[in-house]
Amino acid sequence: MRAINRLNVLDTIRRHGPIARVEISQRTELSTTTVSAITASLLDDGLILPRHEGDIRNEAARGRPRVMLELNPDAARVVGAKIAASRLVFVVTDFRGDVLSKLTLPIRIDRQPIAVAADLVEDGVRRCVLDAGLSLEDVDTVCLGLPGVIEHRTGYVRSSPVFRDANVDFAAEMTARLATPTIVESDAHAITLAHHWFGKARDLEDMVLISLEQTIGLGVLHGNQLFRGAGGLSHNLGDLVLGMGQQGRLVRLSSQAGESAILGEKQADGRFAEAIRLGRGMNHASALIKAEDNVLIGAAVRAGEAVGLTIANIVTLFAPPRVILVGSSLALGEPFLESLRNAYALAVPPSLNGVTELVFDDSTDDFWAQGAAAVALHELYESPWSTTGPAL
Amino acid sequence: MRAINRLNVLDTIRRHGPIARVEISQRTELSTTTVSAITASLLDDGLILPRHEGDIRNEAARGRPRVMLELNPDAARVVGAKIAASRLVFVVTDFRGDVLSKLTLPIRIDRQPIAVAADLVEDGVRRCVLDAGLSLEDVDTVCLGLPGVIEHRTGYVRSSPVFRDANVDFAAEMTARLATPTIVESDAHAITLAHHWFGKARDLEDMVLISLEQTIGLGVLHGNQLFRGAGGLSHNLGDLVLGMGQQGRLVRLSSQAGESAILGEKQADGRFAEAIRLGRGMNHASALIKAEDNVLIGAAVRAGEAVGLTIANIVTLFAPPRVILVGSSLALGEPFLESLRNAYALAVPPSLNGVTELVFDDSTDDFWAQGAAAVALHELYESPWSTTGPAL
DNA sequence: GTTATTTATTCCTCATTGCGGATTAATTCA
DNA sequence: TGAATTAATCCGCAATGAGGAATAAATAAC
Repeated sequence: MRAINRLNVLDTIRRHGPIARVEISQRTELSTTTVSAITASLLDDGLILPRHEGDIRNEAARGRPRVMLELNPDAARVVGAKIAASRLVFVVTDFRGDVLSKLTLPIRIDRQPIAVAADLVEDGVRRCVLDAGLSLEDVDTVCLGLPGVIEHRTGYVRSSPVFRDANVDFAAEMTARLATPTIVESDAHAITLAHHWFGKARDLEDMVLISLEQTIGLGVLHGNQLFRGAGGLSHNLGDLVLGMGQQGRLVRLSSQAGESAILGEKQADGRFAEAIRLGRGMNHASALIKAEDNVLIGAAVRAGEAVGLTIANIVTLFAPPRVILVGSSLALGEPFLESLRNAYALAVPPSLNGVTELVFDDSTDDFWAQGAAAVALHELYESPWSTTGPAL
Repeated sequence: MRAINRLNVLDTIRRHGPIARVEISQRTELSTTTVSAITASLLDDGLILPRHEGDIRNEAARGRPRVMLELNPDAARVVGAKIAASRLVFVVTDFRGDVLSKLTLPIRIDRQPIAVAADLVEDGVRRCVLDAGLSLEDVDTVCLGLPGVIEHRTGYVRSSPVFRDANVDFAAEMTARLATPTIVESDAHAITLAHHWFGKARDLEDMVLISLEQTIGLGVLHGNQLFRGAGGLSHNLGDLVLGMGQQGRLVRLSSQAGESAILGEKQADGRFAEAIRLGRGMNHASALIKAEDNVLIGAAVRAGEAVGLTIANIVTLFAPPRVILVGSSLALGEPFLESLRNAYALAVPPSLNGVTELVFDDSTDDFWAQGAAAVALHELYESPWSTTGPAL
């Protein structure tokens, strides 16, 4: 019971920057008395800090000035990571989610056996922690975001394009290696939380995000919470069926709009093939499109159309106020985006006209990793500080 | 706080038939003391009744026998209704959801202005209540289930095939007419709750239901709760896009699998046209299919394929343990079902193989109406009995 | 027929919690 | 310097849930 209110207050402090107790009381609809008690306990546990400076109400600040409260950055440290086929990106953040250090390793891991991949990830985490001037013991939780179908509760990776093997208990593996609690989460969910906490969905409690990368992922925010499929499975949009093609063959979204589908259209020659192998295929493709390469433009237009239709279908199902699009495929530029927008406008049902806003976001990989860190922090929030809290 | 536990206990009693306090305590994880207090209050309010007979633990029943508790049927009465284009179905149920009386009016209302439709619904409610030997004052809540896009919170009907007009505040209209609180809900949601409470999803807390009627609707149960789109909008699957057809025309699900799409394939002649007009098109179609009418069989096969693909897509998104299919289109029989099953099997992603079970249900219209009644009861559960309870 | 045993339920007590109202704190304005 | 104003805390109350003792109601044993 108290735990619920504590969480509520802590989350309010996280979301609304430095904030006074009175305002917390208004937002949480708890009495000032209760807020006072809870914040006292949070201060006692070192999770939040008072700031006597910034009382910037009205100009004429009569009465006793407010004491602003904010998260104590030093209350915890977490590591977030984005694991993609061609690169590993790590960040270490403090309790507020502010990035302390980042590290990008441009390494292909998708052809490696699982043990090698785990080795590389372990190295990355350790190095990034070191870069932040910390040791692994200072880190409370690690969260790894990777594409594919992931069971959040267990950290079980059903299938992922970055692993050669299927059905890997990656969370257990990494927890053992790092001797630190490690969460494995869908990268799409990570970036969704990133946008909810720091990005383009801070103002919303319902939202849908679609990630267009090597695979196509989905994140749904519903009532300020990540909507995880019934069994805690992540959503893999690439498997969606767009219709029947020739001879009763199914047309799946991944075959139209997956990274390999787009890049594969062009017979990869020399430098382009090299770029793809290094995981910079999309950037190269975008350059070729600017140079009016018709094959690639055609592929981009087809992909945009497929994605546009898919978004319309998802809007039909969820009717969210905003859909955020992220991922490397956005780099394809106008031919892709225009075709996407057109297909969407055509396909979204008239009855939902004006309900949903489309937003494109070209954040860097760091932001994904920061999202993974947010997942880790989110987990920390719910753990009982009173007993197993961080060093005070 | 207490309210939450009260609700929890009440719901446990509803779900697990006559049940002893000890068992409630186990299931809700509340102390026996607390359960005792809450049940005492529930007994006091007349919401539940003790039953001294049925203590059927083991044969050798040592110790003090359990006192079983169950819902008091007389604690409340509600009316549930299914409003379809060609018929109105009403049920009156008691607090347990048991049907006290039913009434089916085979009337077309979809060509009528809203005032006429409201008149007919009002008459039906009144007559059905009378049939149950009650008066409208004995009825606590009315819930009307109808197809289309409905805002649950407000009872606002954005668009529905049974109304000529769009954007009707039907809940307000009927509340005024009946002088009884009236809820308007998507019929798909109603039948979903019906299956959760009484039907083929009693054992599940996550589930997806697809209703194939004049329109195609969706109900999603998530954590024992109806998942209502972000804005409380109901889902209208008919607007889903299945792909591009000729000349950039969109192919929507409703154009493949809607009732009118299937029946319209056959040039309606004489008796068939008459049957359609009377809302018995599907039954007639099923007869024609049995007589090997190739045009209709073709339509049914196409429809089954479209629905199968759609289900696969929904399974891709939600990964539910069970999908229940309901609605008049099931009457099309094997050609439809087989094609549906085949398309589904083909399209469901291999990674989700075996996760989801497909169940067909051919319940009668009463069951839909009973679902609407369940929605009404659900609403009643959450209302503060202590202040505005039913007659004791 | 009486007593021990077993199991379900209720009574009593206590700690926690959240709230309303009074009080104290810290500042501006006259 | 004192009044006014706003923020935060202190005090006491009522509600609630849990633990343990006590009671109730049955069977089994003697």
